[in-house]
Amino acid sequence: MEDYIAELNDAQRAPTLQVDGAMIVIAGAGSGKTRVLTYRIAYLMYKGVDSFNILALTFTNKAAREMKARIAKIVGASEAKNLWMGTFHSIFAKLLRYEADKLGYPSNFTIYDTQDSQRLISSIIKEMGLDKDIYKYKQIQSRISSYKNSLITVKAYYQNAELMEADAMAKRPRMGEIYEAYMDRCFKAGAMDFDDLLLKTNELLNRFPEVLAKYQDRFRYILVDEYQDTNHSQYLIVRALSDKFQNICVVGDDAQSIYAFRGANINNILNFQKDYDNVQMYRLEQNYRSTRNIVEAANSIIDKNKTKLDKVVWTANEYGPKIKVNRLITDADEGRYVASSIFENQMEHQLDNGKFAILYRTNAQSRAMEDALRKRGIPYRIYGGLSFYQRKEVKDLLGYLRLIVNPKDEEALKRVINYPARGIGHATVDKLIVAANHYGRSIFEVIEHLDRINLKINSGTKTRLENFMNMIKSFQVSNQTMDAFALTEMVAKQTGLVQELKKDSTPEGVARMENIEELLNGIRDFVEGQKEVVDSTGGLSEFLEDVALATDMDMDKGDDDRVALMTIHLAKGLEFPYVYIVGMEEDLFPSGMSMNTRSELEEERRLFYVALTRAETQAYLTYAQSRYRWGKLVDAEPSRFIEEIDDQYLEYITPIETRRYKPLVDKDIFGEVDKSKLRLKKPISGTPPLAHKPTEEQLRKLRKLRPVSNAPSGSTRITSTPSDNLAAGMRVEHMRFGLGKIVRVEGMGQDRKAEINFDNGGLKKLLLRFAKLKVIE
DNA sequence: TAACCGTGTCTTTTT
DNA sequence: GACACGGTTA
Repeated sequence: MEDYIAELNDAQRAPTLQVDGAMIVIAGAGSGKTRVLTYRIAYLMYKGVDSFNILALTFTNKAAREMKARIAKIVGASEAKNLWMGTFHSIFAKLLRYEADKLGYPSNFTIYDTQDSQRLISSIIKEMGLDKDIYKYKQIQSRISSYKNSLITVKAYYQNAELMEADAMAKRPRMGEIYEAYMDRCFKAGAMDFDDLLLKTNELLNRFPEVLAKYQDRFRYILVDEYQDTNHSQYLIVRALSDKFQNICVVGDDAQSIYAFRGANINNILNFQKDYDNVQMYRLEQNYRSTRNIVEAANSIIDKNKTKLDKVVWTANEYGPKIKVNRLITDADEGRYVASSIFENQMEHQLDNGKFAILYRTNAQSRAMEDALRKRGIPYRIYGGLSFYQRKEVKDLLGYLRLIVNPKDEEALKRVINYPARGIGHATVDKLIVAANHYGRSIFEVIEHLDRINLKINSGTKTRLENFMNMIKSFQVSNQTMDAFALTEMVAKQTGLVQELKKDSTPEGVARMENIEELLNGIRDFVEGQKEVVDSTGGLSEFLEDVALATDMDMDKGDDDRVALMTIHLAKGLEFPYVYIVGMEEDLFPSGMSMNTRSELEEERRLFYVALTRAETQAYLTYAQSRYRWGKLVDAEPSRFIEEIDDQYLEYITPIETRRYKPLVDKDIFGEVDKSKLRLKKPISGTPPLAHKPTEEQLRKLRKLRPVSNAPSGSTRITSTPSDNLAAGMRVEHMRFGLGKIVRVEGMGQDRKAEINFDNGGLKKLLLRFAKLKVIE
């Protein structure tokens, strides 16, 4: 243990070694906060704290797994296994399974994802006969979600005149009824949505003092990572659980708070000191991750925000290269530029694909990047977006599994009852829903008692319903004896789902079938993996919970080497040597939907701060003059965030001539330029915004920095042409890799490469237009 | 009841 | 450009 502690700097050591009491660690980007958390947990155990008494709440399950693995290395695997570590949602889902009966829920409750919630809400709106253009299901869902995150139950809603008035003003006076019906239907279906996992935990702890006492005693030491992203509901859970022993350590960075849109309350971190007695505050301010250039550039951005805690992030690292800024014509060009830049960096610095990340504001931007990388033959992995488990065919199969585990699951039933088509149409399902609502039962229960209820369903349909029910019941019987993998395989075949998919021989159809196979593989891996976990049955219900709460970062079979593509939100907590932040345009980043208030804009700015601080050595910012959005080509302006970075940290790649000749304004249909658009935006720091139009002086400065080349946009700088005299067998010297022998030379012109066997570095392939080689006799 | 087509909305980010 | 939804037809 001492060895590990010796690795820490003074600022990191202090919070690591404080065992008892309340403490907050304000940790700047890249300051080693994960290390502090990890070592602190290990240290607690080293000091005799029972691992069963430690609760650690992280942001992703992956973060928890990694932290657990690191702790296992220090204290041993068997001890580390006892730690309660995971996301809020997964930890409290687990806890709720033990205690569900107290709340009237079955312990095998289903977890509804956002799509399930939205479909249910949509169906409720229809059943109530409301105008779907006023009662938009997505808006209603997000409204309900935010109520829940603020702990506003249906009852509390009806007592809150302000809220009701706000909904009435929005022409949605029946909001409360929808909320009520939604809660009711979820309850009848034995289902909780994501927000319920937190809301119901609060309910449990509030209503049952003995349960609260039990878990307070159990979780004597609580650690919370990314505390700035907790919402009110999470805050209350943490406060309740830590109230007795007050051994609580929260770690966070207000500058990286980027989840206000889902209810995160930055005041949780700003006010922490008021919530507990004798709070120790620690600051981690030294950044070990990034070059000085990046750290200072990031500081210059976050300085523009008004609400923040006092903190100065600094680094002892070297300055490193400047942040490169490039303007491209279209989003496709942007993709091509990024792909070729990655390729060139790989050749020049001999880097794996895994050293690169492309970050964007919206998932839709991934497409242009994908296309370009594919054409370049660069392997990549997209994180997030339409995640694997949300694909239709995957959800269909999962729907059957959910129904087997919990036949009351309404959304699962509606999804699979007529897929593959078995002659049970909308009309029939609607009748079943009406009956279910009338009797206060689930749809499945209605089907079970069809003969006792007088529904206008013809006998043929009745038989089909019974067949369906019996099929599900027989699966339930099999579930008692078979493992999750064998069962799922059987379900896929016997329901006709596989046959249905195999009918479709289009590329998309084949891909769907492959997804089913991948799901099966996933289940097999899960079953295998669970065999060694102590309190696990390896059963279907456990697998379903894993799936429901898997974060996008968890889909990580990623020991293979690929360029990472993801949204900035997903990139939080990660780091890459080379980071490309693409789509640096007004309306996109900052998002057009978040420019209305200061606080929204500040959140966007923090998001940019997060993006930039992911980079270790080199960051790129790119933007396009026009891009496809909603299938249409629209004009774009460079993001204000580019201007906000102090110029000294930037290097503009775009040839200046192009910038001068081609103003960023479009002519109208008569060829007239809109004069008002020509006005430059008022610069914030007093430096004219270069991205728009450089002054003569800046032009001179820039020319001195980097000779203006006539290179077409889309390629990086041109370096000296490679010597053609190189041939296999020659001994050469490389600046960084030292002496070596050329094995072979291949390719022509720009792509000419040499494979060189270096005396101490092994075999490397170098692109000759970059590799500065000196021939040795 | 199933299959088809046209229409409108949507994309900001996620557990 | 993707998807959900409503309306129409066989």
